[in-house]
Amino acid sequence: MNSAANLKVVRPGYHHGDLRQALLMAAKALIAEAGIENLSLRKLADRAGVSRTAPYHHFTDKNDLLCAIAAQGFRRRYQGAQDTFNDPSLTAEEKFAEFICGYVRFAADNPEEYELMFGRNIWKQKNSTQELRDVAYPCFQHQLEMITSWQEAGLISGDNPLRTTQVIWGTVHGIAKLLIDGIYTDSAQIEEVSLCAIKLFIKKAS
Amino acid sequence: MNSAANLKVVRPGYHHGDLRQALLMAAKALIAEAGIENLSLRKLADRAGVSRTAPYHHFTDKNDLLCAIAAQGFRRRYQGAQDTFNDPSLTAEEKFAEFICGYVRFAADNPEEYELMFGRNIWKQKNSTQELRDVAYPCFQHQLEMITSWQEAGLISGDNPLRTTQVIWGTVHGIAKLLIDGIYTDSAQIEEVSLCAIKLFIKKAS
DNA sequence: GATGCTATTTTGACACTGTCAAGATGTGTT
DNA sequence: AACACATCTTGACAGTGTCAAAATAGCATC
Repeated sequence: MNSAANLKVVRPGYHHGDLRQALLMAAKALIAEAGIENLSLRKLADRAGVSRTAPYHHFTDKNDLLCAIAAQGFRRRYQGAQDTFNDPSLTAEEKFAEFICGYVRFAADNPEEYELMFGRNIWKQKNSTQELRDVAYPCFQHQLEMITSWQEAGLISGDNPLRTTQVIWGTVHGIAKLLIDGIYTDSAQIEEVSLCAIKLFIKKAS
Repeated sequence: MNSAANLKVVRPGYHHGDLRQALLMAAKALIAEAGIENLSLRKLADRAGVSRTAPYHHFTDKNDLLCAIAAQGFRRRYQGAQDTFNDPSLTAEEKFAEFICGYVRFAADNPEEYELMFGRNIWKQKNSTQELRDVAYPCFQHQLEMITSWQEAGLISGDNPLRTTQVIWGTVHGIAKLLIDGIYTDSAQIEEVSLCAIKLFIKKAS
């Protein structure tokens, strides 16, 4: 038995090589070019140089494909958040500020990916894949842990860690959404809005 | 010349009566039944008892129709917010609390309508109708005025009224979005989350 | 009242979408 | 070499938004 036989990844040498990965790459490119709503499986297959229905052997559904892309986004975001939280050269306040600003910046820099990660199409009803949930929930959990630690350290206001996390997450998510959905027209102010949010949540020393 | 000739409304006695209104009603019914993403103009026309392309003489576009529904939502929300703000029997703190809770409740009670009002499909690029902008912008402006007044009265923290408004709006929008998009699974906690947000924003007297 | 103008509605058509069923083709194993 | 299986293709279907042209109904004017 081959060494990589029990893994589903890295299986080159087939008809196309590794079509699953190629499809994901092409999909991200197409989305970056024309937005999610303009992504069709047929255009995607065309871009990848295969037939219309070829993707269906690697993704059960269009939704399945979108979930896979969203999962990549969660992994990236989780990595970034964890890196700053574990950076020993930063104070707790700096970490909190970077969490807020970094969150909003992530959404602003990858609007289509963020839209996918938190779009209603994926989460409403039972559309989310097991893979997506497996990577998204730890991401949510990590946010709770970080905010809990900052609250216990007396850095930010409030008493109930879960509720506070839900509010702060709501804040950054809402700011991000208003921006990338085109309701805040002015993206130049977005850093200032993040800074204002930080000031509002940090417990005043005076 | 007829008395109502210079108005575009209330023109009964035509083929259908007032199809524009009937289409709006039917659209809201269909959306309530199966969600926005399951609304098609053909099903809508069928529900209204007309041909597939009949709606195109009352709405230039599917987007135009959705904007009209969204505009109705903004009018309702604006009315509600204004009523509580002008209620003389409430204290400033009660008004602020009701603004937060009322906002989230509005979204929770009318998820599909809220999704439409703030969906990216409408606001991204130049898709928003003039009518929609004419009713939505005063709504945003009103929020700024209310929050400015509460901030000047020393009720809530922060110094820059515009930034504070953007943060607080982001917070309620984010909480609403996380709920109605199915990411917060537990809708029973939503009132508690709103209350936590209120506590975080209100300036502590101690 | 007949005629013509215009608002309204319909039928037909087109390009596009997601997805299924069957067949064809390549790849690895026995 | 033969088989099993993964992979890919072709064909098809129902559905979508929207345009063009034809049909119909209401109103105003002569």
